[in-house]
Amino acid sequence: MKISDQKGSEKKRSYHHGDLRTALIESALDIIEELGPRKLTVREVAHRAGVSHAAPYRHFKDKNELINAVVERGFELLQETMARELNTAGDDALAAFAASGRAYLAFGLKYPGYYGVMFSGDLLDPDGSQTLQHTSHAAFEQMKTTLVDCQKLGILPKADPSLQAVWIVSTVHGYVSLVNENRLNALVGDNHSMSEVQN
Amino acid sequence: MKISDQKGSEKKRSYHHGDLRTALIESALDIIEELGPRKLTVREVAHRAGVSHAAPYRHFKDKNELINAVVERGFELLQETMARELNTAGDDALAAFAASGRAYLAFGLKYPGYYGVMFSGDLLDPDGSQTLQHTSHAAFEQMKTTLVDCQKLGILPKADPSLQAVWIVSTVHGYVSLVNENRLNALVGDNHSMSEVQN
DNA sequence: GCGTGAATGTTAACATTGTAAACACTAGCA
DNA sequence: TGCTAGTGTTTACAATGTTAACATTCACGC
Repeated sequence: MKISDQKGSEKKRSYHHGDLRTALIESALDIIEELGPRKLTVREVAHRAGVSHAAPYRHFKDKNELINAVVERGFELLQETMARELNTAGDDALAAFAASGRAYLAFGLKYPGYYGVMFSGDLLDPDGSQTLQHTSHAAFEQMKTTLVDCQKLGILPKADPSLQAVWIVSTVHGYVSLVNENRLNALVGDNHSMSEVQN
Repeated sequence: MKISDQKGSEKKRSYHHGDLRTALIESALDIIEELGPRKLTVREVAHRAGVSHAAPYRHFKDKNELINAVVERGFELLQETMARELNTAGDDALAAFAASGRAYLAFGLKYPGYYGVMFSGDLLDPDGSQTLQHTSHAAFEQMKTTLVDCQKLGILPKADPSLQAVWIVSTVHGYVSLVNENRLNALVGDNHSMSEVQN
């Protein structure tokens, strides 16, 4: 299943597309996963959306802005996934913590190209968009809440939640990055799982 | 000081350059740090090395191969730095462990663009070069040794050294990446230091 | 219904960049 | 000395980002 298969959007395309902006974003998603971020060209995105190669410039100032939108959409998807898992876990703090962690790992490992783009600052606006800031901040706060719950239950050592959260995020992000960039296979013999997110 | 200022190589340039290959690599380093990886064009590299824009193709099959060489050089530099710190630390296992960790952090944070390229698999050969495999594997083994020493002293919890090493590498790499890509400022208020590499 | 302007697409053009091909110079060896 | 491989240069071309000029359509007031 394509990552962009969210809503079956089939319209009779006339001269005007209808919702080209989101179509472009989803085409971009598909390209990144199918061919890798290097093949993400404005022209190919336009082609997949069935428009001429200059059409995207009506919706995005430049390629950067398009990528930005893609990244924003990515963080939304990631947060939705994690939130879904969190809800499923119910009240058990440990289960919730583990579930959201697993969801993060699963997302990062399932969509390596996409994940890479999301965390490749090189491609992004220097400051980063408002939406992005908001989304990541919300996710972070949510995590800290779960974290404090775990601390109270004695599951995690008591420490400054912010620091602890940074620590955990670093670990998980680093692991996903290294696996995705093929930097762990070089080190050990593929026999690391990290499935258990328990300190 | 430029990252490439290793040996003052001033030659009377005739038609032949003398050691264009390394000159190209070092030009590339400078560009990455000065202007970021996106500005790394073959033509600019050639220009800085004082040759025509097609000259690099006598030494590298394509841009990818050039970047590969740059990354290799990067891992060499990183390992040299860490080894130097390790030696300075002497026999104290904890000190050695902390010193090499600090060296890694320092390198990663001092040369963000460079570090990013080193870990951006997107740009690399699918399999990765032999030299690179060797260098990173050696660094990893060295780390495991230090790690086991620390375990014996009770400084680190006893666990499978490989897994523990992967864990630590993930954490440090993740932290450096997030800081370099400006993804932590969004989350907390710049008041995280992580200077103390003590579990 | 019917103009009319704003929004959205299209086509044509250009600069940058990666890369190959044909040519030129140089070193070093027979 | 003169050949040959190695190294650099010039020229050319295709892909890509981006802009400008033009075309089509939508929405809305009349």
